[in-house]
Amino acid sequence: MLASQYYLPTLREAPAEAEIPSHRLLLRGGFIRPLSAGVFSFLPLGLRSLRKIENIVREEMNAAGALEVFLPVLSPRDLWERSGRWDTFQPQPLRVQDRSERWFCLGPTHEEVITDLVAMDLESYRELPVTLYQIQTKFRDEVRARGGLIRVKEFLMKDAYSFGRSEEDLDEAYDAMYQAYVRIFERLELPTVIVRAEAGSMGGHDTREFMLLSENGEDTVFMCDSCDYASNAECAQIRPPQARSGDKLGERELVSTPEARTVEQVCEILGTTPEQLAKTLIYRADDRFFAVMVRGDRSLNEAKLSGLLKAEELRMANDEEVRELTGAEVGFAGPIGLPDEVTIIADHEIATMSDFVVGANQDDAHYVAVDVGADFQVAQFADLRSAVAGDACPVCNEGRLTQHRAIELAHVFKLGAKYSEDLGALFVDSDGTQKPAIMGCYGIGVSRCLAAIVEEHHDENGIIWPRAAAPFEVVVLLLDTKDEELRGAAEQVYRSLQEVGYDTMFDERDMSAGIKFAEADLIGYPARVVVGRKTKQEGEVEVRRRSDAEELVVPVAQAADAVQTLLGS
RNA sequence: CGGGGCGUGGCGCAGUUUGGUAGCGCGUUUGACUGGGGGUCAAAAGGUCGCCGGUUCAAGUCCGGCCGCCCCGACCA
Repeated sequence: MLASQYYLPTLREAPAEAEIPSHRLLLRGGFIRPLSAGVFSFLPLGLRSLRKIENIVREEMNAAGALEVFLPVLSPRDLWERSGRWDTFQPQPLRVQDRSERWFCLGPTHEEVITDLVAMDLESYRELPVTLYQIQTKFRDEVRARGGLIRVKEFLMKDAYSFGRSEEDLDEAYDAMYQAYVRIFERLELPTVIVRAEAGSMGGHDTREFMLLSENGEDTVFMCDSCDYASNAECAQIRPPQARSGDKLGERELVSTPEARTVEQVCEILGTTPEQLAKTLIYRADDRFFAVMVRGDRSLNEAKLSGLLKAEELRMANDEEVRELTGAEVGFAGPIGLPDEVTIIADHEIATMSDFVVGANQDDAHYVAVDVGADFQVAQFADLRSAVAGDACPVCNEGRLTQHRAIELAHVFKLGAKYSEDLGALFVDSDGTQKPAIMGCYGIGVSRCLAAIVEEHHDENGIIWPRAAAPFEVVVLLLDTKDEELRGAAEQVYRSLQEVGYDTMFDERDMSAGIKFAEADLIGYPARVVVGRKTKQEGEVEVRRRSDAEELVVPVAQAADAVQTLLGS
């Protein structure tokens, strides 16, 4: 490709709105342009990289036995009513109406569509297992787009769905996808960490996320510093601590705490610390009420609570319900003297506390020197709080959890029969009975991977593309365009690289050398061949690797060999 | 949705406090020189100051409303 005929709108300075490296460099290098918040166009360079990533994903999917399909973006409302997700999917799907005012959504994911498709054709267990996938634009009406391509409203995703006869089929398909993902991220040079995760809107179990540790990620993961335990913060488990031994020390006492509704206010009045206080949160799970206790400095993990209670709908009780149940304004709830209809459950840590502070279920009052057992009973202890850095590893004995920011690149789930039951993807098994297909689903954010690669591979001068994702693998810089002898040498180098099969950019533009060097670094070609002074004098070119500046000086005729030496064949 | 910031040639910014001819750097165009790290000189083009309304002799600047963008939070495959 001749640079003079290419679309290379590089920017010397990044637009003010871009903060994180991938956003800044992709804009500056002329890979993407913004259209609206969280909506981007891909320019020729950006599209080339995107396609390379996409093709790696495609190759590995095919190698794993998955079959490519292409499903509609427009998805009729009826389908989503049948799965129950028209109103519940988060974030709410982007909705549109056709001329006769029928509702559609722009697919945020495709469980419904693929299951409906398979439901039409599936008859016998002999057709199973099968895994279908597609690479397509997805739409999500994100509450807040951010970070360039990291979180957007419209993005390229690879989504695969496996249909099997049994849990065993599912395990096999899941494992095949999991291994394919490991290979994909190896090829993209993205050192991912695989963490346990929540299923969220998708439903399912055994969910794992492939995370790239990065300051600019928006997920938080915990990793054990001793074993290989790793988990998304949303579901990091906590090892139950040793329960308190010994007897009650002090006598419970009612104290006045006017207007002290928060942990901080109570501590200030009583001159104590949040660790000596237990928060009591009133929750409503369907028609039941629970008083949920965690230590004052901890935060309750609603996902854990939800998992424990197995409720359809879980929410904090509203002000009115709290007043009715506790007899006090919000902020003074406690475990002592609650009506029987409120079940008390507590985080394990509560069992380790003694002589602590709780709300008194009276306005402007708390109890001090309270103890479990002596002053109130707990129906159930469970792991309910969110993990924090330094917590003991829930798996091994030695480790502590360390906290990291991360970018979620991929997610695998076991879905089971939910969608196949809702949408009728049934088959007749060998025993003659009809059964729902057992499903799994597996997604990779392809355009997010593009940003992640840049986050992971860049320096102060620009991007350092891994060869597999580079828009062009090599750039040839002709420094003096007026010199016919040099031009001839550069053309020879360019042709020899093309013959070997390298994607090559030939920068023969009439520009100063400085600009060409700076742009080559910014765009991040893995290898660079310079035709200039040394070529004129010695008949040699300089071949340099972007990643570590390793350089070979060779005769013009050996330029392609040198590139091969530096990049590998 | 809550909090904060921003909106002035393509990009980065000044000017708004105190209303009075719209500026700077980079980029762009033309010419010349130059040709190893965003080079030099000269000339030039390019702006309804986000939009609508109001105040005023006069609004980029003051007032009201709206729109857009970014960041933090909440939320989230």
